[in-house]
Amino acid sequence: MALGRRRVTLADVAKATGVSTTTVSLVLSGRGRDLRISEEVEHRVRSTAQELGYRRNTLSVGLRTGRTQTIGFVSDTVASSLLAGNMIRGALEAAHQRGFMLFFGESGGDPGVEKALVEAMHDRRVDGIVFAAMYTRPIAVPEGLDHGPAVLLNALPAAYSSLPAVLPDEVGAGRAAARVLVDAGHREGVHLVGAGPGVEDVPPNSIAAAERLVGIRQVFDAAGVRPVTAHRCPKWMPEDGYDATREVLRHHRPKALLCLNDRLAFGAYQALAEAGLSVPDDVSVVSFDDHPIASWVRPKLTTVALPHHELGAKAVEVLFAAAERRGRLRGAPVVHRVPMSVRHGGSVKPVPVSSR
Amino acid sequence: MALGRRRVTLADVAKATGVSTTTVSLVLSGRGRDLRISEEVEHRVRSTAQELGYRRNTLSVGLRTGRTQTIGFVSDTVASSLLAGNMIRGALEAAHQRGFMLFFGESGGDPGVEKALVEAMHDRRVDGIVFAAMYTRPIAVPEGLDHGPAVLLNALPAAYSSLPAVLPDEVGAGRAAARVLVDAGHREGVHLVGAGPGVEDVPPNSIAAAERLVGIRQVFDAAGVRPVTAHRCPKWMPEDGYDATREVLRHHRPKALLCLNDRLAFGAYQALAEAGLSVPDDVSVVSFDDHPIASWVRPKLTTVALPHHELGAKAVEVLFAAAERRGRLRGAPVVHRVPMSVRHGGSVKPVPVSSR
DNA sequence: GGTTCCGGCTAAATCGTGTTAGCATCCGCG
DNA sequence: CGCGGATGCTAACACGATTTAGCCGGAACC
Repeated sequence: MALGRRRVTLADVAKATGVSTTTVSLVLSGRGRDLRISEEVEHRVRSTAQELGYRRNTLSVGLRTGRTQTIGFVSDTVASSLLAGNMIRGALEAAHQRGFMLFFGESGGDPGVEKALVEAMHDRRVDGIVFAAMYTRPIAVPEGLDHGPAVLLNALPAAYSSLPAVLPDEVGAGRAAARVLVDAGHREGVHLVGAGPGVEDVPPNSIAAAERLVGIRQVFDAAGVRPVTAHRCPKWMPEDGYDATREVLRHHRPKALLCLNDRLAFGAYQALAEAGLSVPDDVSVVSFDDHPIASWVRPKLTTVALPHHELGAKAVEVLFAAAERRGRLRGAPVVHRVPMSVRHGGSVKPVPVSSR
Repeated sequence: MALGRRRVTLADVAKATGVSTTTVSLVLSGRGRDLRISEEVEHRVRSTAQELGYRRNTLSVGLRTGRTQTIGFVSDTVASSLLAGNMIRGALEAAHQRGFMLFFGESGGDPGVEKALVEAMHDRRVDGIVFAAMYTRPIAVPEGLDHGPAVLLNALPAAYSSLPAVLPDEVGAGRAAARVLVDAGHREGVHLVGAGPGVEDVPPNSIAAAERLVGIRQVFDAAGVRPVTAHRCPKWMPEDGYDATREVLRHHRPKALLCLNDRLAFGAYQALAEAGLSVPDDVSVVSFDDHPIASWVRPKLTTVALPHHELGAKAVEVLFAAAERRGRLRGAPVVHRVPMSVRHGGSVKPVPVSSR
């Protein structure tokens, strides 16, 4: 373990091979053939480089070329949501695949910190920045973000912005969830937990809620289903689902609950259990997100999964594409939608044909 | 939005101020006073720099000085554990506080990927690397990690290594958990869920399990408590807790369950509920980790919290310390233990004095 | 035989900063 | 008047790569 060991440089390889640094550089960047380096020299260079354990100094390359093979990932909160983990992982994998490293920063939602992070990343000459929100919402694009290639992830610009965005297809998810119930024959006794009945009855700033509702209503309207009640919840935590469900149970005997996320559904499970009702025999439950809790409860939840991994990966791809056509052809800002798909648990039971 | 805008360089500031780049460099790095730059020039430099919006090119500085104000964070898995999020956040905050950025990499546990990540980070001349495991376990230190300052986080080297390590104080946590039950008067009907009875009866490679057991037994032995049964589980998921608890219920009427983590406890809750037993009236439950689920169940779990945030922050601090005394005074590798503390939920009820 | 062309390589400039050595100028002192 | 010493600043090199322009010798062509 040679701690103070000096790294091998291009010059070292050049001297050891007996050629110029130019030659080594050309060979190792793969441009040797084009620029008329003989096969013999090329081979000698490669083998001494290998032998000495040469590795490019990325800082130096970055300084010279302006490309650092590095992208920045700024998010508001990592900790609050496990789902974040998969989004980050998707981004990481997509980046690593192309030999890119990822700077990571967390702003806590503070605009000052956001700006500072973006600047710090530009100072390190990142090739692009993914600006992510951990739950889908409108955001104020921080000053300076558009000084380089950038993509919004799981967020839409609050004001106009030329940046592309990557989001889950929440409307489609709403349709999918509603269709699960409709396909199982549910027409009566359906209740919404977490939002509604109006499209405006959603937690503040929740794009997901509004769009899910739109999709749900499309399918329900088409099938002639009218939810008996709908409970807007200020937050979407288990406690809110618990309270909302108890409220439902006070006046009704529900046949199906459509919860706007899994944590609400978890709370609903608790309230149903307390009331002596069984899932799915007495009540069917469908929700959104595919949070880990969805597969821990008994029976497992049928839920429309947030494609976190794909979202992260897609964002990086869009970023690369944006970086490549830098300068030319900047059309209208594009919004990419990533489809959400149904994960079938055991929380939905078809309505017997006799009673339909 | 000037996309192609060239960044302002030291030379630009120098020209605009009418001095040399040396002077500007000295002033802006705060060494102007020492090196006899007049107050007047210093002021002029600072104000033009501000005016032009000058920002240091970190690549260039890194190339020249060898310090990049950057550290690398390599972990095995982000996604599998929310807890990971807090660890990363702790590291991020500690790093940002000192003006450091963080490279993030995920290996998936693949030694090849681990090595590649470490090399890629060294190529980018990070000032140090935090090598983290998302659940406490022994790891093989990847080749090359010790070519620069490094710290193991939530992990111990499988073979000898000179690297320092940062870990939660699991033995202390075991003592704390056991003490909660003992202090509440529990002496009889105590069962262990997840490991035991022997210290070797633990899931493979689980440092946490072994150490928690040691702490538990220290307190139980001192108080004269003998667990009635102990169930080793291959994994520590809700299902395992559920199965183990049903097994207990088949033959016993437990008064207290000491679960080796919250997910096991969650499964135990499900089994107890099915059996018509109430927490904490019939059965007290204590566990470990302070996973989000601990505060979602009813009643909330009394759990010994993993100090993820502190672990991440501590690792970065240890890394900085290691980097500073680089070269000199490398003594025996140090293992830092971060204390774990009890979070009181409502899952423990004192045994009535009459029946003690 | 002179010019052109081509193959095969290299010298030198460049990216933006930090750092060492040293150049003027002025002051005070004997 | 000559000299040492402080004061205030700068020239030039280094960091480790990429890239442009061009050198040199031999072959081909008119």
